[in-house]
Amino acid sequence: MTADRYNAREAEPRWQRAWDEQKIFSTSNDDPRPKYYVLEMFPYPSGRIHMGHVRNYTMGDVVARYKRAQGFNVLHPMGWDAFGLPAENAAIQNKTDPAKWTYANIATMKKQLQTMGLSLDWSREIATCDPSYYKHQQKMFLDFLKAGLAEREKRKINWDPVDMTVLANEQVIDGRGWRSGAVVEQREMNQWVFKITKFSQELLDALDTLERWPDKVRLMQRNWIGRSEGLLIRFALDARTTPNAETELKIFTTRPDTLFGAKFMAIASDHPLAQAAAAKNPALADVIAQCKRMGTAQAEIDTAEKLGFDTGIKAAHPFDPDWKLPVYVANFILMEYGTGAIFGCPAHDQRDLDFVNKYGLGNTPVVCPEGQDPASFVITDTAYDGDGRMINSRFLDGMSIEQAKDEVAKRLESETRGNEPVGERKVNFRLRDWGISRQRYWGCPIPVIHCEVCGVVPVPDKDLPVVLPADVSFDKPGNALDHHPTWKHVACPTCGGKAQRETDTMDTFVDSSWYFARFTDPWNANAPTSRKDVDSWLPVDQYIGGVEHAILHLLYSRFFTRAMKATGHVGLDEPFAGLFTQGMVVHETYRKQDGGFVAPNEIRIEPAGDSRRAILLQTGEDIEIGPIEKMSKSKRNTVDPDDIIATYGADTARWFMLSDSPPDRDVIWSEEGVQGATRFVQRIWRMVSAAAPFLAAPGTTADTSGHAAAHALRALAHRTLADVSAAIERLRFNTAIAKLYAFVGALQEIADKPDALLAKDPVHAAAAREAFDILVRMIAPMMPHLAEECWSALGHQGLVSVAPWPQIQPDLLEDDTITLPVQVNGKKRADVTVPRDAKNPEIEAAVLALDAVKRALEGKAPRKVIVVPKRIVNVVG
RNA sequence: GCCCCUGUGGCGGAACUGGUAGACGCGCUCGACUCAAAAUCGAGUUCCGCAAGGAGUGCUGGUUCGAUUCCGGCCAGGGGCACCA
Repeated sequence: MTADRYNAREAEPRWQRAWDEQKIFSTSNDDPRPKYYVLEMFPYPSGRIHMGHVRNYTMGDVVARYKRAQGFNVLHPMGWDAFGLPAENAAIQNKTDPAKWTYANIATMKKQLQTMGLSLDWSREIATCDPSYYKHQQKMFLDFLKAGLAEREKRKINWDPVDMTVLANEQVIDGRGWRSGAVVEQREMNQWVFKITKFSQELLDALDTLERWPDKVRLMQRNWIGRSEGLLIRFALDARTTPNAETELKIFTTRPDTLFGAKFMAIASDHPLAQAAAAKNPALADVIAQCKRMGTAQAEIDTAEKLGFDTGIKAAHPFDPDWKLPVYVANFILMEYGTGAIFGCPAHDQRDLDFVNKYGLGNTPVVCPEGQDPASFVITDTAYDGDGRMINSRFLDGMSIEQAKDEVAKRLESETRGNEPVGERKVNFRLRDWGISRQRYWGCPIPVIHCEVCGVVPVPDKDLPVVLPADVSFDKPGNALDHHPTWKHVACPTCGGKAQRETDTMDTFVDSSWYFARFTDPWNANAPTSRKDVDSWLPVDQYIGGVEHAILHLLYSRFFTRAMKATGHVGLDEPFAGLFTQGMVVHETYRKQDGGFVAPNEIRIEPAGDSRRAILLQTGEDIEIGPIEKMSKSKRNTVDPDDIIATYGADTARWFMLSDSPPDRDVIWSEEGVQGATRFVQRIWRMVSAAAPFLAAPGTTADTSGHAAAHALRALAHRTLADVSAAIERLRFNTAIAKLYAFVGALQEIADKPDALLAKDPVHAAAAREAFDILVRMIAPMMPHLAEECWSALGHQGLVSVAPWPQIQPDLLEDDTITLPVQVNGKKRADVTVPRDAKNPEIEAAVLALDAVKRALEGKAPRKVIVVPKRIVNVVG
């Protein structure tokens, strides 16, 4: 057993088999212990696992193993987010079947995950592309439809006019389709949406209750929901200028205070008024067409050059019927936000200012910063959006912004046109309903049928699931499901007449919005969830995944949980009680002279003076070491987890992933770092092997009160145990590891000469036994295979993976005396050691007696002495 | 463009709620062991200075007895932006 070197390649599969045979990681739904649900965001089966997965699943596994040792009934499942675009792209490129491609990837990746030694309950494995999963998703879609939480609506999409297909934003490159190169246009299509906006206020308010979520994620969601209070104002239109019978233009504004700074009105290119005007004005129709030749991505819309066209329509200022404002069509106004129309106040809004500066409409400042002379306050290139007093605003002059907002609202609320008030206070949300229709094959079919007579008819429950046809071809552009010769042609379930299936499938975000609930009873064939199980397991206690999901996935899941509650599938609102967002795995990039990237395993790194240089193994040519970037295939800076595990073992990979970098920040993968981790694996094995024969028998305890060395060892072991436990609780794995390194360093002396120190000293041998047991128990969540090997070498029966976490002895954590740093005027000058329970006057006296303090005070009397209990003393001279 | 985050030695980083800046690791230097190398073990390693001492957490200003931590302004890097997952 005591080999010189620990052989991970031999030991890891052996322990994995032992865990498997004893089924220690399958979780029962009928276990009386308190529950703990830890979940990592499930992977998309892209083909092979990457280092990001290794990092994510290692973190989750540490938590799972730690909580299990704490006595919790831990649920730690794994599944596959298996629908999506890449499978279809692969199908088109390689003429493979998306299902075959996906399931082959799942098989490969599952095997890879299993070599990592993760404590997963594989009996609960699910794949979202499996009809036994999406059947229930279809059922819930129908429930949502009945509950008014799903509707049909016109939505804008990116359209490739050559490939005749809808494009994802990522498939639009510089405004052109990625395959055809054709200029992409916006199109409107009937789409299914989920009514997430019904929960806008609730989703916003509940963010305050998510205490174990990162603040930044909560803030991002708050901004995304985008609640704003403002005023809806009906501007009267000059009838002589309007293209149709419309008499007014409704706008929403959060700045009614700036109404007297208005210079123009602007409407979205797809606003009904713009459409009507364009019918009579070819030049305007051209501009609108141009607006449509822009993708639907927000960043693209915002950064595009401001473009406007004067429709000739005039709107009257609500406080002055003779003040006419020109109505423009503008490309930066979105139909989806507010009413699709604004009034422009250039002096206090940058976009409006850019617009007037281009079209020569001028600006009038109406808010003057405090301390600025209104007469000399002019705006040229930079809008002023700060606080101040109202100017140039008739009856508002002299008011604060808040007073002016209120005054405008009051006046316009009480003024009526027709029978309605001109102004109305309104809360507006930026959040839009969630469009879930995708014109793609590889997704969950939307279970409705379109009948010429009956309209939209839900598929009856008994006909679920609506299964994707297997025999599809991707020869033609467009939706393969739509092209299938027979699949969509069905009889109407209501009238029996000729009808067609919906050929849109659901957004894959739907699949991932409830999988955490399905894991609680994946065996239920009749319903999405079993209420007893889902209500006892949820919420997920600790959810771990990439910050790139901070908004969409997490917000959709929060909505979906509420929708499931409304339709009786769960009994709670918030699915994730604790959230942790981990950083990426990044690596240096390497480039040849010709600019091509080369992979890390194709080069050799040598020291060169103060720095390093890289050499291409094959040709010996010099390689430029480039910036550190996210691992990606295109930059070729990936490291394959398989290679690392085969060379160093899973424990080394896991340890390296947890050490050094804080888990919420990026970790730089480096060869040196891996070497360091593997050295540590061997060091622990060496030390345990050397010490084991000299330790007291397992379970031995001894009174160390008269034995300084043994007492110090026990104190350190329990101090480390307390620190490591606290660090794991807070997911600060890097600091847990730093404490473990320090502890191992302190055990080195015993490992060097165990016979001399322990053989004739039973008290020390008992303390050392305890210390080594605690060490191995502590490293087990991070390096489970090595820990099993050591646990066994230390003479324990049974697996460390099911051994309880050691009890911390609080009396060992504190000394009788404490040493405080002493500052004079904020600079450290000395230390002072006092009894732990010393009172402040005693400490003060001891400090002022110190030579170093007297010297620093230069004989003067101190003005003040600040004693911070158990922390520091500062003498102010 | 909008929203969010980050910035500390040669490098990754530590410092719980404002209380000794640089724990721990990597790298490097020196030493021990070795015929030698590797491995291993030990010592050192923020900068300036022989030293006493001084400076120092992106830059800049402020609050405080005391600021990496709080506030204002600036600079740099990164993430998200609704059909990638």
